[in-house]
Amino acid sequence: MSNNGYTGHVELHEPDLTAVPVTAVLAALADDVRLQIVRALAEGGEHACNTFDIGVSKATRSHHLKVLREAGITRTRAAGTSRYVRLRRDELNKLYPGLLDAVLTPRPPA
Amino acid sequence: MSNNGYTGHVELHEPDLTAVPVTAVLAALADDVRLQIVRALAEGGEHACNTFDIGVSKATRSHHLKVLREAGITRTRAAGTSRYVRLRRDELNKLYPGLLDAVLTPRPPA
DNA sequence: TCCAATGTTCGAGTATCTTCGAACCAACGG
DNA sequence: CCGTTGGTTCGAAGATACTCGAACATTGGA
Repeated sequence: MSNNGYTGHVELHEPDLTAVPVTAVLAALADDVRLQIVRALAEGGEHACNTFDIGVSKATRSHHLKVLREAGITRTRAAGTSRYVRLRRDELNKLYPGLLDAVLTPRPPA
Repeated sequence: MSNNGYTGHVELHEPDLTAVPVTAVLAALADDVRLQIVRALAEGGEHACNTFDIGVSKATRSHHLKVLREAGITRTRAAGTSRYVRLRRDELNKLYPGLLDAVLTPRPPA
């Protein structure tokens, strides 16, 4: 067997947003690196993983993308050796109206 | 001197909301106990500290109230031996419209 | 077929968070 | 004036979280 946990062809774990506790969504957004990712996604549509200009190793980047994905904030599509990430913007806005805007705005004008 | 950090008659540290990083606000809300507190405050107006029915010791309760206060989410008033806490609802709604609602609603209907 | 590129996972180090009991302070009441 | 009551702070224990290098899997091209 030698199942070391690597499944290859990974089944991306992308939960139903209604099944994710609010605290998990908030916790996922309560990190500077992940917020950078979310902001980049908000303007850029779809991003390949390696196009994020955050200052961390690829292991760390992978970790943060996983946290966002499992919190129901992003969706990931695999194509070739790359992976493309996008925001689940509509779902988020429907379930938590205002949340994304609150987070995306760099500094709301008073 | 013997300044052990206890100031008695504590100067309550209640920051300007615009000075609090978004991540700090989100992190403050990303906890079940604190969310219980916020929800109680949202319906109840002003609460004395000991009227929260969360299942933790008073030390822990004090800790969480401090986190909320220093994140700019609550304001505290001292009267006699008690302390009265209230939500900074208007400020939050102005700076992060939708955030409180997103957090307060137990389970938004799809 | 072998190698390079892209991501993921593991393991470990470090830091931060949550929680509590104990000790403490301040205000009020007998 | 002393004890009670409401809250805070301290110190410590345990649990999570962030970060990285190393090792690995998968794809695609030379």
